[in-house]
Amino acid sequence: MPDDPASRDKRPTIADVARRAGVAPAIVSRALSPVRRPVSQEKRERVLKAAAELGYNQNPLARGLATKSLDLVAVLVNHLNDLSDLDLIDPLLERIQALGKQAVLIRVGETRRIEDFLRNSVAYHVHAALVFSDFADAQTVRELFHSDNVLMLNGRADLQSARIVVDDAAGIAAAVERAAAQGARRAVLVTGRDSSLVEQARCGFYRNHCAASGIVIAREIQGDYSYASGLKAAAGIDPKDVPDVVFCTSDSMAMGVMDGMRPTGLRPPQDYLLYGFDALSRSNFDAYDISTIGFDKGVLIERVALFLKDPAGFSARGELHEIRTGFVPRGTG
Amino acid sequence: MPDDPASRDKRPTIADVARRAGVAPAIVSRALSPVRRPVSQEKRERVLKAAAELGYNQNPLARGLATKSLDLVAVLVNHLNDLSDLDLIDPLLERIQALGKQAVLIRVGETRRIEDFLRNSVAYHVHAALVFSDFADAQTVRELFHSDNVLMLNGRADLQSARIVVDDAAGIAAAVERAAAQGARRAVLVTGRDSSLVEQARCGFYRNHCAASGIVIAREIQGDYSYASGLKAAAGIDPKDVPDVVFCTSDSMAMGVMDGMRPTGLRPPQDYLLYGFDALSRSNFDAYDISTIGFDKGVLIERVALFLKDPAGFSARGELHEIRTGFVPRGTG
DNA sequence: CTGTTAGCGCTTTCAT
DNA sequence: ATGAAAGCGCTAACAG
Repeated sequence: MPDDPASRDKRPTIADVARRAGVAPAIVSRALSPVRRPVSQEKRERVLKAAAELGYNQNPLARGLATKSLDLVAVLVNHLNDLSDLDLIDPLLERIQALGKQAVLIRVGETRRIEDFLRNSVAYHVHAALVFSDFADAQTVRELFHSDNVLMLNGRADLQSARIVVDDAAGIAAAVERAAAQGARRAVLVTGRDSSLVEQARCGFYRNHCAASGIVIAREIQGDYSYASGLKAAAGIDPKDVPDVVFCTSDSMAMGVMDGMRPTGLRPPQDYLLYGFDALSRSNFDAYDISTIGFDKGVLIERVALFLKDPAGFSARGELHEIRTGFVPRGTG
Repeated sequence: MPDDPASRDKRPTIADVARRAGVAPAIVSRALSPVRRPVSQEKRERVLKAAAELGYNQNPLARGLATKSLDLVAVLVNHLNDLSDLDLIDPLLERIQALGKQAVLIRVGETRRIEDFLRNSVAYHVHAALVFSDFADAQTVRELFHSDNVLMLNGRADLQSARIVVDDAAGIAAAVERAAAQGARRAVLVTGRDSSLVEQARCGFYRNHCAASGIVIAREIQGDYSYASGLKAAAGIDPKDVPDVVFCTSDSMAMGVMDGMRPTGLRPPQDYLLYGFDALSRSNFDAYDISTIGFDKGVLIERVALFLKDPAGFSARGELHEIRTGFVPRGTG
């Protein structure tokens, strides 16, 4: 008593649809293709109807095997433990999904064996890779993904790689000027891990602009971007010798500094100016009302979307894809 | 002048390795298989050597097509905008990767068309799906992923689905008792979105245990788990008529309540008891020192790992996989 | 425009 | 233990 062959226990394939619509499998493939391929209007309709009736869905693995690509976007981050990570990653995921793609989130962490990990993984065949983590340079990443569809957002792009460059200098210049205009002369700079190129560049900008504005950086305290490290930094500041201004390279650290200074009775902006970095937009941060440096995350995400829609054209058009940071004045300076 | 056929521009395939090792492709497949398959020691070595020399890597798509599975784990969340999300997702990602798998993070958000989105995606073929989002019940998710390897962590499991149940009751009972023991009689309950089954259950526990302990819930204020909504809740509390205790169903809201009450000069635990929920472990939160309810995230993650290693055996062994919350006493009550 | 024919790279019978 | 061969489901190339 043979069952309908197509309904055994497996999902319908393109062959089932073809049979039902009375056309060749290739016609089905064309009719269902997202890009316009030559199919007569009549057959297209028959195919669509049959597919709907059968509840047909494409098998992305088979398609991927045939076309050597997958609707998967690899997102490489160091980790996910900061408010600023959320601030960016959550809307980014949403945008990627809106493009009909899915994100494989790869947490590079401290591991140096990430390359071995990636080598046998599907990530190897992704449509594109977005590299936020500074774990590798452009060349390595291209080899790793065997693809040129790599967007470098970590400051380690080379000449042939697509990249979005965030110009931290503009925002830092504005913040330093602002502090100088309010009479600041002595500063403390609270930094993150200095293994990051981006961070090194930021610190350089602070040093240069401070020097140019007549502000002495009396002390640099190294943190790790976290609230806790901001707290610790505050503990390292002598209440009897408070600097005019504290620059932090993350908003979380600025929050920590602010809370850490509170017991001394010192408050920004009266007793010292306080500037964060990241321009966190989430409600978790709004309450702190700390002046900050940053760029519009939405702009960055739209650029990324542009890249995902046409990776090859992204760089080809010769645009620079630079995003400028700005100073975001809030309550602390 | 023919090029070495295997080095054109494509990566070596199993056929290349077979040729070089002087064996059949099937032997290569077996020799490289993670599970032990019959291959003579001698050929196995030849294959391994050839593979290494060629820098051979498996094509996961081809393997997936043949075996109908993929080393990909779908992680379904509502969104990623809370500290408590980070607290769980970051170490979870790390653990999944340690298992040699990769995580496709699917942000369900508010969208109701997520099912259409998933239907043609690779997520359809994942090794397993971890469902944190309460967007769908077990049956729907099984159909969506065409797989029984679904782990429900959203309280919507049915009899045949694998699940990890977090017993919120124990922790809530302990917290309420603690408040009662300190003489609390009137409470305010600050809740999250009540569309979630988990949240509804939590609120029920608070009500029951309060009733049992002689605590009247004078008021319930609905928030959305965020810091901001905690702030707003605090604004809704009359400083002249402060409750003995404020229970919040998230730590972020408790932070908000605490900060929101600060201007009135009222401080926990002297002026009111304050209890959060989630037992955030990150440094962002430690500074707040708010008593809270929660469980050890590490325990949950190890359970998930257990599931990923053997999805079928997970439920089969008849274990309950319940994780108990506890009360975490800190500074506010 | 349409259908047939080859693969994509791997795993898996099934003889040997 | 081994190898030949048949797929997995789809797309691309090529004739018609």
